[in-house]
Amino acid sequence: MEEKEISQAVISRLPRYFRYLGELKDEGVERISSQELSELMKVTASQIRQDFNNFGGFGQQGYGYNVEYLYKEIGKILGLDEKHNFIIIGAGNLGQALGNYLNFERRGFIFRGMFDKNPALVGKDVRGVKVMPMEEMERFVKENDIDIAVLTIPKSGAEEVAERLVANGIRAIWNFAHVDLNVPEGIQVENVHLSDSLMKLSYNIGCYKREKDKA
Amino acid sequence: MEEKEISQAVISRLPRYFRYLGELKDEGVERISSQELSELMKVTASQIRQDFNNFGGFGQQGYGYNVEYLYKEIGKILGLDEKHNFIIIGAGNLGQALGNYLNFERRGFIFRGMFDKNPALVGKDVRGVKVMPMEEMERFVKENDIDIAVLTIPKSGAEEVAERLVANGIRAIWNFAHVDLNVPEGIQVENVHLSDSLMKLSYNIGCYKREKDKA
DNA sequence: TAGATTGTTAATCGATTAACAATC
DNA sequence: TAGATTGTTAATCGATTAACAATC
Repeated sequence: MEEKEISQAVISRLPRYFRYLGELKDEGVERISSQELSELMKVTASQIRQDFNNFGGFGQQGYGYNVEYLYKEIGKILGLDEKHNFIIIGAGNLGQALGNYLNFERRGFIFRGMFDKNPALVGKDVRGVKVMPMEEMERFVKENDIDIAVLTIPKSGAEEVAERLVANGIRAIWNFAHVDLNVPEGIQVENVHLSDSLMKLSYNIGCYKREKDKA
Repeated sequence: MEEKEISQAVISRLPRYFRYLGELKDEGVERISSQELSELMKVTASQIRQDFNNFGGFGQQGYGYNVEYLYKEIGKILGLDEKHNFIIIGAGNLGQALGNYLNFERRGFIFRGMFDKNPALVGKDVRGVKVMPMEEMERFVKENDIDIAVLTIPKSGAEEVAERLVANGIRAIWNFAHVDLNVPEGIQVENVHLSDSLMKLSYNIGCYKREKDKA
């Protein structure tokens, strides 16, 4: 079967579809048309149908989409039907916040370990997980089938840690360090650059102010 | 002067340019051509020149771009030359993490106040800022020239809090709640949906595994 | 002046939207 | 069957890349 590559633009929209469909499901809504969904989500019905059809036909002509079925299918596409073990590197505020976030567990992301180079933090308990020293990271990754490493460390140490993780078989890095990681092909990196996001907000504030000043 | 609207695609790239130029500046690099920058950042030189030219000519033919000048100009475009007062609503782990993040201060984002509905958290000190009860939020926003509210509360309360903030003159919301906020025109919202980001990562892991299985 | 590199126009590519035939 | 709504093709729009004239 010839499979076309799905664009990242489409992938980026899937979690949002998943969220809306989950809410509809919880409200007991059984079916929905692309038209109704488009009004709810403020995107075009055309885009919704195109997006879903990248993965095959989930709907039925004259009926629309079955909410529960579509929800489940998108979940599968996103890999939420599988378990992913993750560790957090960096037990600072942000690392702890992510470790404590229970919703990840619901989606199959299991918090397995936490590491920090600061001896004062080693031994600290975060939701049942004890912070370990950095030296134990490699062994732990190999022995515990860890897929994802969450990097909540300063940018200075990030590249080196990423290399060590990759060398020990990590599959994906969720990167909160403010640096672009260089990893080999096949290792997935998803960046969350918070200050970039804040700067965008700052731009748009200024932008609106300029608009208003003109008027 | 007829001003063309700058696309969000361009805006999204500005913080990354800003970061690279800051690093070059710190390394003492004086000038750089779009070609060199393109190799460093792994984007096309053409895109770099197009992006910068949205805001007017920052370079010089035959020379390239002056790093320090370009860095400053992009900073100005992003509004980093101005001070922005912000408050954080929700004093949980994530809120505290953001409150403690010193780098925001460097960019002109000043942490002024923190609010939580949980009485057990009220009075707690986060980097010199005492957590206040939610009832004081409106007054505080009005009296302290607050531009930005950071929402680190559960989705259930987010919409109501956003409305109260908007009613009291907030200009922008940095939204970490997993919900799409409905705000009037002119109020800027920047969403950080962490679980969306994690799902994208999850998709890409699965995607690569499928690729490999086929081969 | 010659060489380098920008600023900018034109060409291409990809993503979004519109339209409609297929079909439930 | 008639009506509704998908799946899919075609048209449009916007963003990226290539090319080159302008100019330092």
